[in-house]
Amino acid sequence: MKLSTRGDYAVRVLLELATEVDQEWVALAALAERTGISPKYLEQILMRLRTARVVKAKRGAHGGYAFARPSAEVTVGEVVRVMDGPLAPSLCASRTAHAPCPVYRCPSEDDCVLRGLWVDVRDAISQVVDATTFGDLAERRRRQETEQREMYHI
Amino acid sequence: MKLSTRGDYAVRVLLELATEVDQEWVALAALAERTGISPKYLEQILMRLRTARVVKAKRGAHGGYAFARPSAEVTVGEVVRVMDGPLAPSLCASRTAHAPCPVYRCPSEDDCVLRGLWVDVRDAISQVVDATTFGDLAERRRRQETEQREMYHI
DNA sequence: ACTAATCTCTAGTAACTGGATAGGGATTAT
DNA sequence: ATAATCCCTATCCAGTTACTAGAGATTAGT
Repeated sequence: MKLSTRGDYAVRVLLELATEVDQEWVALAALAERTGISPKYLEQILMRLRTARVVKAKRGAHGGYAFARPSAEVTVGEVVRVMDGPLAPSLCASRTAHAPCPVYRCPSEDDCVLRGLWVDVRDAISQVVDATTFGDLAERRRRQETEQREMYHI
Repeated sequence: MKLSTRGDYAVRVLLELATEVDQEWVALAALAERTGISPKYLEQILMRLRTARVVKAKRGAHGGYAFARPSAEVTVGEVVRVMDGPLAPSLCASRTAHAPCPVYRCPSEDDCVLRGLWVDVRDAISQVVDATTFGDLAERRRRQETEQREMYHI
């Protein structure tokens, strides 16, 4: 059930973008530097996120990327689906990209115990990723950083 | 988060094996026929399941495959891990195959909000697949078949 | 002993996917 | 103008997936 690096990187870079508060536009080079991801690869990831209207971009000097919507309105689930496809282990259990089961010995969908199982898995995953926004993640990170400071009496 | 056909087929064939009650050993050819999976491919899947001590095999006439342990003691989670690797979306969140995060900008593991997220996802998946055995699935299927019969007054 | 029915194991292979890299083009602020 | 950006397409390589093929070993029944 591993995420591709595409999905992983997308989540990383968006968390970085959500943490940013000083400037509206953050340049690719800065994001690549902060996340440690190859700039050219990250560019493709951001392009995909832009097509999916998760981020917006601005060209030219002082350009860069920014959330297209408030980071508190973008869920991890949405991003994972954009980068890695449906959450469901099997397409017959997918809500967003449903496809009939290719196995000819499969009973009718409503009666398939395997489909029932995969639907349960999908729902379990969804409960986590569709309930977590990048606003949430950014807040968690901020909270953890202040806890760190307090622990070391800084 | 899609399962490979390997994982999918493994679950299918084991459910078939769990449903079987008449004979102890079920031949590859019979399993392939009932599931609609290419015999040679299925053979490799069963070999892998045998190495993992999920099934046992017997050669020669009247040979075949059977569960190595009672089907009620084999979970879907175990099989998915054998065929498709760890459940966690990221190895840094895996219990069974933990590996440090390759991204050099990652904070200490305990403080990484992304790791926390992936751990939540892993646990959510685990709650479903590690709690479901092939005994459970076989029983569900049997129950559904009798319901079918009742519905059509057979 | 022979034979038919099995599983065992190793190779190979075509297509796909993942994970990049490269470079020229378009746009914007100064 | 020009430097800093993003935009887009193409290419590439390695690994994985999903198979197919075939020779070998074992077992049950005769």
